[in-house]
Amino acid sequence: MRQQDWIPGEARAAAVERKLRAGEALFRLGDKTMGLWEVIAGRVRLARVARAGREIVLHVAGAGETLAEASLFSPHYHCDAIASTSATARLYPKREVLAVFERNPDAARMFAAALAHQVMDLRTRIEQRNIRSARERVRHFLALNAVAGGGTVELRGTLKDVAAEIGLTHEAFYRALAALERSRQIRRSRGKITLLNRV
Amino acid sequence: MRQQDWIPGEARAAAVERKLRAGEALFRLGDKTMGLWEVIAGRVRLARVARAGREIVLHVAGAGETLAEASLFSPHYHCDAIASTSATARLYPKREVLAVFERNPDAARMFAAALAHQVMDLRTRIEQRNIRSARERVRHFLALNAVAGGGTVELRGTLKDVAAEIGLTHEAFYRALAALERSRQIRRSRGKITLLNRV
DNA sequence: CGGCGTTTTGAGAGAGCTCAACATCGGTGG
DNA sequence: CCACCGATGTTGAGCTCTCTCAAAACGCCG
Repeated sequence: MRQQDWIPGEARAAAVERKLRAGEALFRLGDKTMGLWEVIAGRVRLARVARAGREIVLHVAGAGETLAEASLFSPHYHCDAIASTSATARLYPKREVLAVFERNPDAARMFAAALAHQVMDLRTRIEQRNIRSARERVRHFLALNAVAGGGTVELRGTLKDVAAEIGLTHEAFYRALAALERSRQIRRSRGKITLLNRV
Repeated sequence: MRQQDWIPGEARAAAVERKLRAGEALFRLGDKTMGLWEVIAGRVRLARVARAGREIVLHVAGAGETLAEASLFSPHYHCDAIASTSATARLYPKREVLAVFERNPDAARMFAAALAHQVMDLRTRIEQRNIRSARERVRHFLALNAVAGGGTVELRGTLKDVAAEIGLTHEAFYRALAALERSRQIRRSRGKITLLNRV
């Protein structure tokens, strides 16, 4: 989801950027919540430290993703946010965001709508992960993303990126694509994949 | 998440129950949105029908889960909802829910907070699915759920249920538990699992 | 042309899935 | 109280499929 869609302009105006080196913390569990973060570049992981020092990763956010939406409604952060690479993040101050929601119900509604949409999207991705077979998973992904394009999927990023997105090694992904193409279930052409009407 | 937590009382008063036989549709893609559904019993799947008649499952909701939160903000449903078993669902009419949000910002905020929380939760589950090793995945699950109980996890439902929840066959789950117990990383006692301080 | 990242294909191993058998437990009815 | 039954829990063996490690072709850019 593009965050720009729902972060209200007033809050965006108040945003502050911060640069991080790999390993540096954006915030830590228990810190007072400053607001909502958007990752501009690099990767930031959300994690908790379990007993015995083990780290439990909750999520890894890449460029364009937001972090800690729930922190808007909580006084303290519930986990650590640590840069996995050198990274840039943008803070939308909680006070401003909430103030906008208060005086502008439409903004609040758009926020809720965006979250609801994200819930849908995440559930779909979980469903996808339940599919073990690489070929089936790829088909699921393609069918899902072809809805708009009349059977054609425009790939965002490289095939490697897509492979990571759907939770396959790039080798497995290439092989699945090759197999689907051999059996004439798809056709490929630089950056695009077309689903053929069969099976 | 317990839906009762955030569905406003006024909206709950207006709720309507509906019973479904397996295979019957709760709603279909393109139908005018009536509101938000909660599954009371049985299982309901959200799916789209792709070209060539294949069904793409987006999500399977069990008892206690809500369906179609996003429909509150959309005039039409974006997928089909079909009972996988005989099922009961409860409708919270869109008009009432939105009206409550309109005149009660607190309710709206609780709704947004609940959604934000759900987003967190789902992301965590996706992260979990990225862990291939059964043993590691089980450890991740346990560490995650033990946070509250000081190292002890109270299992909701049967071990089979838990296995399904974390995306393992029950056999693999049993074996992983047995292995963790053998290596003294956990201790088990009817319905509870205790994480031991090691590794 | 040289270097780097993506794309592609090959071979092997490991791990989870599947199928199967059996144990255990709780409930039901004789 | 005991036999029966179904569902959960448990363990075994084999197989399939993906992951991992490797190597090479390809494309792009300086």
